[in-house]
Amino acid sequence: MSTKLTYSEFGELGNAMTQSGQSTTGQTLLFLTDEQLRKGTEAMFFAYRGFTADPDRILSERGYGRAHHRAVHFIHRSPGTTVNNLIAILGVTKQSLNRVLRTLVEDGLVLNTVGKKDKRERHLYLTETGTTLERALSDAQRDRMRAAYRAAGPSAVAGFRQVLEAMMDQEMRRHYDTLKDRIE
Amino acid sequence: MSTKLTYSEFGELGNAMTQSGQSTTGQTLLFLTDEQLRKGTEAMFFAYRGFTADPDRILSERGYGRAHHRAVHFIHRSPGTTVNNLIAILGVTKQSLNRVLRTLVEDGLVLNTVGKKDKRERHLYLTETGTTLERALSDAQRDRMRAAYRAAGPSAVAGFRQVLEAMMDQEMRRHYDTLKDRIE
DNA sequence: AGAATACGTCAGCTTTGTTGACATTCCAAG
DNA sequence: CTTGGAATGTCAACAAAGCTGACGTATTCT
Repeated sequence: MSTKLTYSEFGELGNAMTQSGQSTTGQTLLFLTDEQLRKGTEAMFFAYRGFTADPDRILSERGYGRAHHRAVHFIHRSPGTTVNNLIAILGVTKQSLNRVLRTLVEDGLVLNTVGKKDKRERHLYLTETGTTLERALSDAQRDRMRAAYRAAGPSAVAGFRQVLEAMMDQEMRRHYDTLKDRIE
Repeated sequence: MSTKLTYSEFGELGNAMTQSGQSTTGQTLLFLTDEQLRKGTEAMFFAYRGFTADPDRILSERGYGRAHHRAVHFIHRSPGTTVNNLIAILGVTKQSLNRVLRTLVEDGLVLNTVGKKDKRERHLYLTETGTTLERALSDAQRDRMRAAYRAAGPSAVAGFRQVLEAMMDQEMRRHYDTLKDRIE
């Protein structure tokens, strides 16, 4: 009840006020109606669908799912990463990841080497075939991202990234920031 | 092979070039490295997780899932929408939607009325309880979105929306644009 | 009258997540 | 050297949420 500020109550005023910032104080003021925020959540919803649509097509052709994509992506990003690392990044249980990882190893897309320093750990690498799939997937996904970036322009891209980064959990932000969560 | 432009090949130059646009032609030129685009896809991945985290907590407390959230959201957005409409927006099969909708009706969150003009259609409305849940969910989600918006600033928000909108499928863009896909 | 549409439902299958239990291997501390 | 705990893997059972296919009913359109 306290946050009942529908766009009808604000009328047309709301949209105009979104763009207005008070730069004198250094602290930017934003007046956000529920309607504007709803539009933002729906933008996320619909855009994420588009974002995954192209890779999903490729994956289903080869009998894989989105979980395989994520695993392949992050192994490609930081080769030699451990299973536990991957679990933390992906936010799934080891059982869930293991099922995906097992099929990828069986199919010869991922390599599984015992750690030299700590032999309990398994270090994960993409094979040739794995790299090929990763490239196909990321090419498809990047094409759309590139098109969106081009359509929106450079300053829009910067804003896009800023908002997304502010929307992450702090914990995930750490994974996002580190290029490599490497090994010894 | 043709798109093998890793960030190492571009070196430090890449990041600087992202921000540079040629505004003289009207057509903005963007030089995007694979690394920059990868950062964008990961931003989407991590941010979407944050985006759904808060509602997910509330939902699981009450024995619902993300699918229920989506249904409740879009019924709230356009009260009286039909089942077929919802199917088109959500991009799921009627069987899948039906399972969710059935529990919502049974639990008294959603109302199901026969269409006046076309009696084959069922129009969907939220009840009091349904509206209460919707508010709890969207409040949680909006809090994060609001915080992200405030942190990023007004121009970032505009860019955020622009990129997301460019990333949608055209078909979904239509649903996104129409405030109300109403009835007679 | 017959075709098409909107909806609901039954049955079965898949992916991807979850718990819980248990074994193995190994590191490190006592 | 023994032992506790960490890292990994695996088995089993289960749930959410998607899918296809088939069928039935009511209604509307042609």
